[in-house]
Amino acid sequence: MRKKKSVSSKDVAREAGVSQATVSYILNNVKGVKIRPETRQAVLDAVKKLNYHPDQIARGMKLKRSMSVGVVTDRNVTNFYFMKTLEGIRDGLQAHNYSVSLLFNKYESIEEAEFIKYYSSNRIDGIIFAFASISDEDIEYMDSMGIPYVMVNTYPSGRDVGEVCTDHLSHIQAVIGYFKSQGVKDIAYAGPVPRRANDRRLEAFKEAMALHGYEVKEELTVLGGHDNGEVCRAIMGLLEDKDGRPDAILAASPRFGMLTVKSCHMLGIRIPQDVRIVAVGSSNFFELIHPTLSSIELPLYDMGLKAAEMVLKAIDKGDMVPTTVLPSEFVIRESS
Amino acid sequence: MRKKKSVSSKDVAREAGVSQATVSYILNNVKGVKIRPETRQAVLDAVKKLNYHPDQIARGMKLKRSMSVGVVTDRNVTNFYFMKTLEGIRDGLQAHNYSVSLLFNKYESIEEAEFIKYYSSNRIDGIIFAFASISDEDIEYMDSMGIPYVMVNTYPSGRDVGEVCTDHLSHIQAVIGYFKSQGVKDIAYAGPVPRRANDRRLEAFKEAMALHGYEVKEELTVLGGHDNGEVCRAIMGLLEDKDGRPDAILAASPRFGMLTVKSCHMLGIRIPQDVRIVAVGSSNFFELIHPTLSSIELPLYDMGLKAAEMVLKAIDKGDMVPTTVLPSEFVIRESS
DNA sequence: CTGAAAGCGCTAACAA
DNA sequence: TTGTTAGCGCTTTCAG
Repeated sequence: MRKKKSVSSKDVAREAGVSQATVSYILNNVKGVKIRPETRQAVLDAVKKLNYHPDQIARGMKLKRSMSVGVVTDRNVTNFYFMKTLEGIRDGLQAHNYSVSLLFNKYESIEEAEFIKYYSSNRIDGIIFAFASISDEDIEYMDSMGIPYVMVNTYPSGRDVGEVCTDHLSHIQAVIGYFKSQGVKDIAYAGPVPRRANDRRLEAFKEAMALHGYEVKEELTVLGGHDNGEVCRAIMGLLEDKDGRPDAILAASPRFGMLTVKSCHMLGIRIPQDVRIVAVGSSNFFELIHPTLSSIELPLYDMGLKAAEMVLKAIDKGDMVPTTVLPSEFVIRESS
Repeated sequence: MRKKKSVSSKDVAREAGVSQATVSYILNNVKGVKIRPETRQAVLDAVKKLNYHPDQIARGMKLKRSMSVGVVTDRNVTNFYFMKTLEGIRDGLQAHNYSVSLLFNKYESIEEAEFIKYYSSNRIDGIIFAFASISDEDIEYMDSMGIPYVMVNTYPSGRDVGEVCTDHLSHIQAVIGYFKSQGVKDIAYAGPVPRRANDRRLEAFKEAMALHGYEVKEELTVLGGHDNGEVCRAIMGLLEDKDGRPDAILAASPRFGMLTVKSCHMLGIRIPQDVRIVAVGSSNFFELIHPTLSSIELPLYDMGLKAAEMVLKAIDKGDMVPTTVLPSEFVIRESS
């Protein structure tokens, strides 16, 4: 079972009555080399007849290219974000005959990082970081090694690196504006405790509130952690306050969106009649609950596609591609 | 930027004052070759000093191995199932220095399939099909080519191929038994229209019902399609029938579980007081709704891990590994 | 326009 | 115990 027939370009050459070089020229469409039509046809026929597939390893050996890029992500990444982005990445790379090698972002020192080792040993030609936390030191290290890479993030890192992200935070203004147009009086915020300096969700909320003349009340701001139960209790705390109950809530992530809805269900509060809810982010579960959850949807697939394009350019040309911002979209469903 | 320092084993050999072969022997721990400790140390030092990483492409060229396996899935696969399985696959492969190359299952003729081309061109050494629909002809083709592969599926395909799946359907008995112990009178079934002959969910339900002395009523069986709205209407049809309303529902997939809960919410039916719900399958969203949804959880990570192990064995030894069935688990949450 | 030949970095006989 | 050497299959000067 372990043997391969292994038709090589030499076989094709012999079959077509030409030299190996000619086969290579034809198959790679090398420009600057003119091939007589009948020769080309003969070679193409031989290829088909022998079912020849160029050995990519041998090819890579010669070209110093593995024709694959590493996609690295944190282990605990939100599945949906990553998968959707990965689809885009995959399609973008596949169009250029590049493949995706999946790596996780876990290491002690950067030198020991899997993606570095993969790069050093020529298993990948470049790297796409998809929602992975990478330190400044790591970036410096990669820059010093001349490793082509691109980052995909929701929030711009603010660093001078090739990066694709989205403008979802700017849509918070539209959400607040929409709330206003619906006659909403008090708007609450529920989201995770900021863990990175560049997480500007709460600030964006505050700015949008100010813009539309709303007052941001401390007691209407929930910052929750990893425990779902705790988050629900905190949100229910908001809602049970008979006097100051908000009539709209901005949930800063899909998980917080779901938990906000859940909290309402637990208290028998009607959505959107009693309280309107909008979540920041995408999920395929927003349509599977009652009521369906309005949200700011991220262009995840396109972000992946763009990242693929950028990393290929970085690999080919060696130049860092400037940061790209792709547009998100405020999708109004039943909950708002 | 495009240049590499490219320390080769030759450099290491020179630095250590030995031959290339010796370096190779030491780094690959070739057995049957004894190396003097001081020589080994000298080489190891040189490796560290020069920061040498063996070129995996050159290595692959020699060994006829790419050290990576293709993971192929249908495009529209459930994200959660796939991602969780992929994690297991990745960890299993990574432990043997194999990497994951992500491929999609889309093609006209099998000869044109991406995974076949990848295999033929030596980009992957084997294939794991994760929840991908593969026809019998495709299997035959792969067998005839001697391609090492393994399939990961929820349902056993019943074909004589290396396969890892789970016994989740057998837990339906436990679910029905649990319903019975809670004094449930009428149990309904809600699930997708069977699209494959080997989808035995409904049969398993019927058998479990019979086993516990329940009658399977035609009017308490909902088979729905792709449209969420339609599915909800069908389920609500069940629930609105005042006389024959079921007091428990088995939802045959995560999506149907969510939609069943949603339907109850839309009608103001209490869970689990009025109707108990259990879903077949895993999802990280079951904890994010009210009430949390009971389910039969699949060992997705372990399935991936096992598949990795099996495909590596198939690659190494060339023999097909027998089908493995991993245990699922009935997890009782608030909805039942 | 096409062919001969060198060589990418590695492994594995075979020699020493 | 270690070194010499011959390729793996491909691309690519350089000749013809």
